[in-house]
Amino acid sequence: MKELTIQQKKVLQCIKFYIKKTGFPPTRADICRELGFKSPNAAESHLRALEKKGYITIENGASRGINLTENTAEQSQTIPVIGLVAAGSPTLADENIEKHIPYQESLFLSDFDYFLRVKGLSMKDAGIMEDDLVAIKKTSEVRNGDIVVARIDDEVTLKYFQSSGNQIKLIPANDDFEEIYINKETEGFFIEGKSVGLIREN
Amino acid sequence: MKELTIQQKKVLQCIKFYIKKTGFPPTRADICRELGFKSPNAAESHLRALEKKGYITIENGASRGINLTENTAEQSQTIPVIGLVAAGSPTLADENIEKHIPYQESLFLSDFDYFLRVKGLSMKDAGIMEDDLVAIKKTSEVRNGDIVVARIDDEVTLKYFQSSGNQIKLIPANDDFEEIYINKETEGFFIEGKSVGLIREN
DNA sequence: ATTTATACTGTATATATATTCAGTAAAATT
DNA sequence: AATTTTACTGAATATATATACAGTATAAAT
Repeated sequence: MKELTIQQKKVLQCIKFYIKKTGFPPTRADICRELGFKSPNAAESHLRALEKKGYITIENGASRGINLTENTAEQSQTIPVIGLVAAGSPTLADENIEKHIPYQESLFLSDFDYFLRVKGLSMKDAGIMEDDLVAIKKTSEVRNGDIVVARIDDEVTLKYFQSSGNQIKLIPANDDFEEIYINKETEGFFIEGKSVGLIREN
Repeated sequence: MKELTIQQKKVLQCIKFYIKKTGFPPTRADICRELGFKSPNAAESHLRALEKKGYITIENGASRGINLTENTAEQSQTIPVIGLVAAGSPTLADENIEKHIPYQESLFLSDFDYFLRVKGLSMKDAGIMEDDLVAIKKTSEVRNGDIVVARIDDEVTLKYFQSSGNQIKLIPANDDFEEIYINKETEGFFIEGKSVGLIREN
């Protein structure tokens, strides 16, 4: 799809926001009000540009006859899938994002920030298998028994969390793997977040 | 929420369908066209009734100013969760439906009909744990290695599927459970569907 | 160098649309 | 038995809305 200008992006965002807020698309006048234009033709031209570039369709003659293209509608509702690379942290930086998948607000009980693609079988006995997508909420507030994403220097790992005092144990759910003992103040140690759910695509 | 009459349900369905099709709500005239009314006031009265009962809100003066209530909007996008009861089949009958959860069309690669709430640990080594929700597609076309929902008389069970000729093996993913051998033509045996995905709420 | 796209203001207008008023009739509720 | 709700037709109308036309100005593409 053709790139949008900054103004056109603003107009598209305005349409999305208006629909989310009211349930129906804006009129030309509504767009002018939201973005400070003084002529309805300003909105009209932008709409025609968005239509030409394939981001919306317009039903001629119909009031509020704006329809977001499939592609456009989904863009606002995706969540990144991040690969668990042995070296490197799961940040939201573009180079770490595997793909985007549709986002459903109330899919899990807690909200979450990204999906982590699982590599290896260290959490096998917790029912977390290779290639599963674990929903991660970014937080450092974790409790004993939580499944957490922990970073130790450049290593990122998914384990059970267990702490007593300053001592932290990262426990795998697989006898073939070793427990990791670490100190709270250890340099380079960091809790990225915790698991709040899981989805698997067969 | 107050119950709707048959006519009111038709009007509400019409609005939902129109929005799904065009991306924006219908006018009074649109509703008349879709449902065969000859006066715009027929639509108007129904809309006011739907508003009064809390299924929609109407922004006065705005064209197409119909907004589906949160509750209403979600109704069209939910998928049932069905408990795996030892006796009884996972049908879509009301009494078997545990709850409804929001539905995302493209959540898994294949579409699916309902979620099955897992009881027991017979598929533990396949990473399917107690209380997981397995996405089931209703079909009898299954292949060797698929995880299937099989019914034998009143027993419903989730197992690996393996067939050779007329002989069918239902294999658990847990050494504590026994394999089930059965014949294709056995009375009361039936493949309900197969697993196409899984979600877990921590 | 010329054309096209972007980014608007400002005016005008046909028509799309919500909404009111006047009825009729049957069913449900009080 | 009286009132309210449901379920419409039919006509009228104020206004909400899309959209065309006339300009101005700058940036980008050919």
